[in-house]
Amino acid sequence: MLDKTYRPGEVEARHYADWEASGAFSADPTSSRPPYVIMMPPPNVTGSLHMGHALTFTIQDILIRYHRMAGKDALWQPGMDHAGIATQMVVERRLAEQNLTRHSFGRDRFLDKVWEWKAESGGTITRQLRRLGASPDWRRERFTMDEGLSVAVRKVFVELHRQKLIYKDKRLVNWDPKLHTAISDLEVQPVEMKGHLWHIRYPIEGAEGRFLVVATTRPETMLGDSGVAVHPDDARYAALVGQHAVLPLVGRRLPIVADDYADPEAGSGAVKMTPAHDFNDFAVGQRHGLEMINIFDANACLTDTVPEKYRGLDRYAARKAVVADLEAADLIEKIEDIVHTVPHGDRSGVAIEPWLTDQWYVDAATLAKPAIAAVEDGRIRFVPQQWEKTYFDWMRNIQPWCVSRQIWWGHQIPAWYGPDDTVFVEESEAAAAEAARAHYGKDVTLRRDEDVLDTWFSSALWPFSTIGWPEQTPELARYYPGDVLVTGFDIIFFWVARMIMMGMHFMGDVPFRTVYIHALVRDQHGQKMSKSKQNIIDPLELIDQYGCDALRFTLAAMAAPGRDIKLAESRVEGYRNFVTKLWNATRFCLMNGAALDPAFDPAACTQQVNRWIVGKVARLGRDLDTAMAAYRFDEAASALYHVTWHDFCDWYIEFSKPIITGADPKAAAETRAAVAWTLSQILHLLNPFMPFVTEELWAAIGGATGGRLITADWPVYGDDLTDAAAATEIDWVIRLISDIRAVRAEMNVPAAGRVPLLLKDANAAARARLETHGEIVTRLARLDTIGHATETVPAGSVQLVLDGATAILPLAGVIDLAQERDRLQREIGKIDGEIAKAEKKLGNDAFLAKAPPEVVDEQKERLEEGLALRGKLTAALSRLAG
RNA sequence: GGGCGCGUAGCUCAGCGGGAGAGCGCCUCGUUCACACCGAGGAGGUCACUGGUUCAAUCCCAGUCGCGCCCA
Repeated sequence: MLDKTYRPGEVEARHYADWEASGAFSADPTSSRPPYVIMMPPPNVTGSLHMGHALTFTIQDILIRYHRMAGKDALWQPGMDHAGIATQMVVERRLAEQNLTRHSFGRDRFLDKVWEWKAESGGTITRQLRRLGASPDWRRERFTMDEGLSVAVRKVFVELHRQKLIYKDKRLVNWDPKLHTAISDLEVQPVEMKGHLWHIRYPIEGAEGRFLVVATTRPETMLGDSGVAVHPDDARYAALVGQHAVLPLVGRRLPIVADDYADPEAGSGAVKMTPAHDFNDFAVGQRHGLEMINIFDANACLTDTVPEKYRGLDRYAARKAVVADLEAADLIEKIEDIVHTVPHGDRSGVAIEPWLTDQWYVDAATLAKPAIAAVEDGRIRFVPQQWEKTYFDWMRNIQPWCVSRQIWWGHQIPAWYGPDDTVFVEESEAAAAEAARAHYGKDVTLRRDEDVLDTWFSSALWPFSTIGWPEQTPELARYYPGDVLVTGFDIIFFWVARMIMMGMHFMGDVPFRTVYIHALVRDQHGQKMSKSKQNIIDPLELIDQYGCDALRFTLAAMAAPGRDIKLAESRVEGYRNFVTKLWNATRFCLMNGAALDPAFDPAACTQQVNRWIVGKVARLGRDLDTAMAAYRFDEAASALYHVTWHDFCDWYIEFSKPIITGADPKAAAETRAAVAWTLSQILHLLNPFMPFVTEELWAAIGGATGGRLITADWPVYGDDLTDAAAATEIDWVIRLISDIRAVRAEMNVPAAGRVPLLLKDANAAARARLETHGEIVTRLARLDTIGHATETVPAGSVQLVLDGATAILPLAGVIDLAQERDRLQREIGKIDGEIAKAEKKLGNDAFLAKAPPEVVDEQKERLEEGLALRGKLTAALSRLAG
């Protein structure tokens, strides 16, 4: 027999191991079932499970479990990406503890160290995913640095290079002076900081005592200035355009150019130009042919391009020195305190330096065109749709994608240089040597490009590289394109856009048909979870405390589209209670011999309560299918919760009790089987959301004669399971019981006290219903006897008006007559309001003329019902008086 | 500055043209043999504001006021 409460820990470990070992998670390329594919956006090899992961993987797992049961050959492709910078930092940090650096090992030995680290400590998250109940096909787990995926990366690089879609260029990049690598725009975080705006006087050449005032937040960059810009329409400076300013401290002549970029409203309207260290200035510099003076080295220290006294200073020391010298020369007009945003590297935490370097670029604008078209014409659908705007905005303004990184861990760029720096881009060193021989007419020594590729370059290939590409494997033919990519909106640029670009280009087809964008998980006050705010909720702690199923169900229930999730622990606790409720309902079944009967036919039930609950289950199944098709996990969860707790536990189990212990053995047997059947269906429908407890209980009730729930076929319910008459009848019974309970409570009838019930003016249907369900009503409304009132109603009775009858509770001596009069008058008042509303509508000619007939009919019905009810209530009131 | 979204019961949120809903919290009662991680009952809302469209607006449109996020 089951314990009184569910203890998840042991059960979760046992079932998970069992599922995985049994091959239940595995896709089968030889299957005749249609495929259903989710490519798991691979988490970082350095990562550990946080709440965002818990949400995204719970959703993916619900989808994959649902479709797996619904007859699909489901592939959920797991894996991890190698997270170039993050991983290299982790390993370097470990080496630093022993006072070692990667340079003390050299590239090859350092990479060995990274692989060692990966084997020991990498991939924590895949173990944690198992705790979450995730059911991907682990046997197909891939890693972006795998040999196969590396082949794909090299092939893609070489092909794109041949197509001139990858090229080397000297442009400004976001340089991280701490990590010594270029990083992507998306890895740059703007940080709001206090700073100053220095207004500096630049003397005008040949005009003694005249100055142009320029304002800057970074005075040290003046050492790299090569021009001054003013707006072409700015009358103040029109005469100066074409002349020169003289750069203080340096003496360089700076052409004064007219460019729209200069904002006449900002500061003095004149702007200093440092084309090699500012993205906007770079663009102006290109337009006007200004000199690009690179004043910083890789550490953001000043180089030999500046006057000797400043050489070697870092940015901040240089700033102090420059400002001091300018002040000494009386060239500072003023200094303003300001708050501004300064770009920082999200890994290193230091201010990034725009820096002019040679890097490899992907022509993203060209690749984006088919990727944009695929969303425009609906081959890829965003859910919720509004996110396609974000996608379009970014894709239509996409910049060249810098894919080279100056680190060691990653896919080394397959480019080799000859003695004269001619580049040979080939898939292997041998091929490069061959190409070089053809070029030079002799063997030469080649030098490989030292840089590696951006991690996103390899993860962009994930939807096809993981299933074999460039090999033409059966998996590639079968599982591409996938069905849905599930991710957060913050990842649209990283994952979605890049996967679509690469998929369109190399596979000629979309990588997935739907992009489901879910919300961010925040804390209960709506704050983003962060270490510094100390408001992180650890999903593993919640799992330990409340069980995995409770956490999963909470996340699903709160995953409403287009709104962030504010997660309060009390919600998880509430769904833990739900799990316990389900557990106890199963205990009830087991204690009452409610066993699954293979011969049970839900469509053939004779008992109305059984026909009613069967109809509820069928409805639930259909609602669930609808919700899943629309990615409405919240609606699915709420339907499951309501039917399980309220329809099944609160009403149906209570209904079943008198029948099971009653005098009619046939009815008892049918009801036992119906209870067991209903429970089994609920377990089944709940399974994608709460896989563990449902699997456990399924086994306890002997579901599918010992087979696992995870591999059971998803139920499909025929229309013959819905019985409208049974639904009407049981709803009437429920209303009767609820009304009696309400007046009992209101009249303070002791809970244990039993009262008689009399029906007055009952029609045939009401009589029959009470006949059929007398025992149920007696038990649930705590009645004593049920009878029929003839003409007279006992004095001091409570009267409940139902359709088809008035129920009388003779409570003389118990009730307060005045209170009861009040109650009836309140009822009448309420119904009067409804009558008035309907009358008003029906008295409006425009309504009658323009509203749809069914709406008019509805109002007429409502009016009639209201009037009838009012009549009965006033009759009851007068009886009370008499 | 551009874009997206949100303001509905104390809290967290569904609903989005025709009778205001859920969960949690709160109040009252309850040791009936599945369950106190429970049961029964109940209170609580000019659906941010102002206009407009409509026979009908929490729902559509415009504006205002708050709040959040993304991009520059």
